[in-house]
Amino acid sequence: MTRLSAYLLPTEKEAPADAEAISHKLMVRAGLIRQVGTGMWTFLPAGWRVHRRVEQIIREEMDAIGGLEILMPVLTPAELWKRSGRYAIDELFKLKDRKGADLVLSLTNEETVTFHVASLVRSYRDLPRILYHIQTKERDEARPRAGLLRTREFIMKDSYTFDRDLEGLEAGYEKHARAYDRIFDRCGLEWYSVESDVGAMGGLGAHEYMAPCAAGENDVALAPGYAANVEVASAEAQPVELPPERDAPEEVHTPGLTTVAQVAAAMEASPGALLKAYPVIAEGRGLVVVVVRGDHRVNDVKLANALGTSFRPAREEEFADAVGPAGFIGPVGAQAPVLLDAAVPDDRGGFVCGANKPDAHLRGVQPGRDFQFERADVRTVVAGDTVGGHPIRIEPAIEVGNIFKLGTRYSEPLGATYLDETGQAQLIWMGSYGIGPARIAAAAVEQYADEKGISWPRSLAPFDAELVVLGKPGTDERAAADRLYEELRAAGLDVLYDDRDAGPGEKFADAELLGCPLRLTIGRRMLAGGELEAQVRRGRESRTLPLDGAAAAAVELWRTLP
RNA sequence: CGGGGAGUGGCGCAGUCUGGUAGCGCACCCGGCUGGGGGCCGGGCGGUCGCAGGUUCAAAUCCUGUCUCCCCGACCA
Repeated sequence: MTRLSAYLLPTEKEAPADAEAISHKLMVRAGLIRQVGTGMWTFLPAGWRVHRRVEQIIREEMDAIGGLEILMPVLTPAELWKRSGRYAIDELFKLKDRKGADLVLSLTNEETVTFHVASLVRSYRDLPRILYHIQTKERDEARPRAGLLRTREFIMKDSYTFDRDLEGLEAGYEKHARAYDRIFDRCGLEWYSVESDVGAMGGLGAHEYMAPCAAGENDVALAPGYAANVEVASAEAQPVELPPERDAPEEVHTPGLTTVAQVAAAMEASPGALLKAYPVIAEGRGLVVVVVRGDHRVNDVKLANALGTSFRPAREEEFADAVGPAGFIGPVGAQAPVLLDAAVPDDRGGFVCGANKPDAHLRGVQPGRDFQFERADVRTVVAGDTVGGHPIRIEPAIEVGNIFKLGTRYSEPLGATYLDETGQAQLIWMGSYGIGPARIAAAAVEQYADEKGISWPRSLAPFDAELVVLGKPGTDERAAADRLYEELRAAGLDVLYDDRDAGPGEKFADAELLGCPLRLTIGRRMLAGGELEAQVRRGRESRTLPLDGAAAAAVELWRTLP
């Protein structure tokens, strides 16, 4: 029985004063969630229904690819994390028990699941396997934000594949990719999968599943047939117009001109004709001068990948002797290796760059002729760059899932091996795969909300339909609505019945705020003609249904909804 | 971690500058009207003003400390 008069659905006219994101405002206003502390949220009954519907879709698709559901604890011994090397992660919540033993609250479960597999899997005959669970994750986030979009505690489906070799891993990865496609389609989201960074922990490849929305934290570069996180995106740069070439670099006096804009203006050149130098200290390599076009920016993730190591910006005292003072650094004559961005052409002269001494720049510079360099794609793409001839656009998106080829990153430190046909111990190849149900729900709110409130995809809505009755208790309308409620339930619809003694405006406003895909209204006026109103939430179009056979007609209509 | 902002009834806010014992709207409770878009009238309940200390005859208001929350950035294995 889900009569609103006996339910807990605390709707609010006004959003929390400090909320910014649409999903944050609406999910609170609609009575789905309430905040406990920073990044800590309670799901109220209707909100938890949504969460469970997402979970169920995930569960079905994981089972369909042979996933075996288990449940691992949130609380784990620190020992496992010390072995994997993840004990040092700042986001990891660490605590001690009464005996003083170190414990950890899991932020994912690679250590735990690998620990088990190490002892449970003995033979190649035990492989491959897919294990998953849907469990609380704890992360000491630097900055939780935007309601459910980034929280410190959240539920995640994480699955792990265990295979005997890379080929097996690729197959498990592919299975997950297809399962994820189905999951996000079934959830009714607009989504795409993008290439992503494998991160500092290494890995053999990864994709992220992104749901575009204004509150998204990631920027994604998109073109027909191309989608990548801007952290790793590559594209053809827009051409740049260069000043006249010269036989050799020519020094120009540029007192006090240290910014790209100032130098470009003084030289009557476009910013793209400048070579911007960014000195960094690369781990194990020392000073490297990274050079990009003046209209481009260095991408830290791509740079770290290109260097093959972590790096940090060099301090003035670390680079001044080799390349001159800040603002006048350039690649010509630099006493350090030069890493030249791929977007800088080396078949033309005419570039402008710092002269490695105060108050001077060079013009007429040509890479290769005037300085040696190493090539790498290290810039951040910008809107208008092209991929396959198509200009890219960049839009914000929220990450709702990821898939990651781990390789032997965990099986090695945790000793997860199997015996092959020849009796030799071999490392198990692993993959890990995450999905956040709460983020899926929040992304759906972001993507489909309108000025009246939430508009759930049919598969995620807390209820299939909301039945609104107008009129005082004891009236014919009430009797008709009570009957229809039972018929709808018998027909298989999950119905929220607004049987409160409240005015029509309030009931309609609440129903549209909550966002169930179908609203059925019984009121005196239409009841007199033996009819009722059916409103489709997405688009808010109304139609009239005969009361006779209304349940069957409503189910039929409901089946056609998005 | 850096920058900015905010804590006053369930929610949204005023009052703080200029100290005098807390107010508005919504919600809630009671009664009545209304009954297809948050309707109307009347009557009510509800707040140690985040917390601690200090100044003062007197503190929501001034001072010190502290906690919490939000936004931007950094970070995000």
